[in-house]
Amino acid sequence: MSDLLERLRGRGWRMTAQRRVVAEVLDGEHVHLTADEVHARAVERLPEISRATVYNTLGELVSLGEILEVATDHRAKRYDPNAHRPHQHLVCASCGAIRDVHPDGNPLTDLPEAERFGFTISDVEVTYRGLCPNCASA
Amino acid sequence: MSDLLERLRGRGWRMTAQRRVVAEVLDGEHVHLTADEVHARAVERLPEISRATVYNTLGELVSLGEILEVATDHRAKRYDPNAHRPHQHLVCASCGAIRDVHPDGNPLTDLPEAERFGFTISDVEVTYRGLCPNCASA
DNA sequence: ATCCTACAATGGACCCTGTCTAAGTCAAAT
DNA sequence: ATTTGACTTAGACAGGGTCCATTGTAGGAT
Repeated sequence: MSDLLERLRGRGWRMTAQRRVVAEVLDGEHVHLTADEVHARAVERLPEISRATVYNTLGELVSLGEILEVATDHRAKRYDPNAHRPHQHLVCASCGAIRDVHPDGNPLTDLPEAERFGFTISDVEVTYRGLCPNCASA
Repeated sequence: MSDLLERLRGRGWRMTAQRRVVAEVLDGEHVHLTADEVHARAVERLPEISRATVYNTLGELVSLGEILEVATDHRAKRYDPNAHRPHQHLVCASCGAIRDVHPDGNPLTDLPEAERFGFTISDVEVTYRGLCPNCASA
């Protein structure tokens, strides 16, 4: 079942009903929920859980490296539990659908030394935009 | 001086004091201001200019394709007058400094057909993150 | 089994970014 | 000089997110 919960327990993360629910909501593949969506789903299982707790918990999971924060649009951040395998995102410009994708090669190596300006680069984020099959045919 | 103003005039864009000031503030290389930063600089030259006008004007310039909207952090959008030459961004994770960069190759071609899920891809945005020389040595 | 205490949860105020609206102003065509 | 539709304004509003003082509780110590 929940790999995420296992890992968190193993790391000595203090477990509470709220944290468990948040972790459970996030568990799975191709999950890209906003904080408020996570909250809405968490409330179904634990009606008293507060928005602040969801935000706090998400922030911690991000710090722990267990989930990723992705900014695919200019609106709410989304949280991606697929932090294990590096990947990028493909976003429909019309309906906002999001897919995890795996481009060939490593985009990091595409940036020549002369274009690094002395920066120590540690990460690269790639977002492909276009129309999903549904929206393209509409 | 202002290429941007020239082009806008040539396109029959109705010129007002406010629009001129916004265009002037944005003119230049490696400019990546937020809307409120644009407003702050515009106010120095034209004290009565309103926030709404700055937002409206920026939105129009984006629609006209004269400036780009970039989301390098999870906070305010930034506006990049360098809409002529395709480029990507390099961002310091510590101080937020931004540089325009030009990676080798075309990231669009790095996404294999099997990873496109029927999407019609029209654009790709790449953000490199790391530490700038200043922040790395601190 | 109970007690303690550091850590977690709560909810409501607050902030930042951005949008909208109704009313007033102005560029530029006539 | 007049006209008029486009532009500007101030301020209200909304969404997303953070902060904080208070209350609650997990889990180690006894």
